Amino acid sequence: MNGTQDPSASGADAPRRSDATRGAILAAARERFASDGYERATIRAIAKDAHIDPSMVMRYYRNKEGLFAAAVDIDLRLPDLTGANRRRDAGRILVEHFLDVWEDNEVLTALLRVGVTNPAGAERMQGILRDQLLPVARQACPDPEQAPWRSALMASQLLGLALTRYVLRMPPATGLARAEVVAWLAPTIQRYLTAPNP
Amino acid sequence: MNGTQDPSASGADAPRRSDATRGAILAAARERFASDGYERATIRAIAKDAHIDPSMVMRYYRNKEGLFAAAVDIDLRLPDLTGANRRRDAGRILVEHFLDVWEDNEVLTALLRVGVTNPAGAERMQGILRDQLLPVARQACPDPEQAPWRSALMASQLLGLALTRYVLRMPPATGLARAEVVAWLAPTIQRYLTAPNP
DNA sequence: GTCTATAATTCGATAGAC
DNA sequence: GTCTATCGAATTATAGAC
Repeated sequence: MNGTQDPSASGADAPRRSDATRGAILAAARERFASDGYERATIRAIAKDAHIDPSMVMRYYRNKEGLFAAAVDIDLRLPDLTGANRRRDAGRILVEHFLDVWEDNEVLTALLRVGVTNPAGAERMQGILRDQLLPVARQACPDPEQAPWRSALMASQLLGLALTRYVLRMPPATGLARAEVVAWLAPTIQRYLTAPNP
Repeated sequence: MNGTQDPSASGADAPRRSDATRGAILAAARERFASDGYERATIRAIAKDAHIDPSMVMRYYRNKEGLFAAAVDIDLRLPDLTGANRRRDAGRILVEHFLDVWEDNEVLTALLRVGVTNPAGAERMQGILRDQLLPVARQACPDPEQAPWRSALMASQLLGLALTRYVLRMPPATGLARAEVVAWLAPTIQRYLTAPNP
């Protein structure tokens, strides 16, 4: 899993020639998938953005599905929440981290846009949350056995924020200052993560 | 704005002949838009589901966009929250109402799926929330001037729940019992609606 | 009102020259 | 490695017979 940079590190294989082209394709693909969704993001348009021939995309990524899979391979790098101090501030830390990640990472917008329409995209989004948010919940919540549904509650609020603020771009949601969002959502996340069963 | 029933009431015009066909088309369109999204829901498939000819769809609704607009015209019928008792329970009432509406109404799933990809769909979803959730917030929140961003916070949690539970169908989110969802989310909504500025 | 036929695009994917 | 040309399929939308 790689971030948005450094195409030479995509996967465990040895670095290939002309990774510059591959990187340009992936960057263009992320933008198109993020803004248009899976169906409307055409290989032709992506290739045009990357200033290369459409057939190159097929050559490198086999088909559209392969291109998408490569474009949304991402590591959220969720912060470590072990330690009493950080566990107390887990809500604030998580909300701030999610705002950071979403604000300058179109990969997540693409993933959400596609996950809503495409079953494979939904599966991949679930996988990322399962592999990355679930362990965090296991770390910080009172009973590790409750981690699955506690992380589901957190996901509902965090993805809902992303949906209204970054995807639908609803005016009142985009108008909220970053600090206000943190102030209102941090207690919610903290409660979903650590509060006793109501 | 009509609900999912009674095609003869679609719009302010006089009832037309063969509203049965129109109703069948709208029902099929809602299902297809909900399950496939805007792009993949083809007029051909919708017509086939409704057991009519594809050209009839064009005749009745002009084009695909017109069909979608007619299919997602909906009234959420949010409950009245005036009165001290109901204002205290506003969070629980709203969460329960949203669960009711989402669980047997594929229109909202369709609207969310399309709103994420299609700008016109996003606009329509914003319109519904603005016209229906905002007044509720104005009724029940301490300062009516704060209603816009308070309703945005509520929308982020409620739409996030819908996203994870009904659209992405993430296992831990779908596994939560209705009562558990209400127990966890009601305090969140209540706080977003009535808590003083943090 | 209903259906057939088809126009006009557009897409993903392939084959092959250079 | 790169590009041209194109196939085959699918789509929205229209025109017109019955």
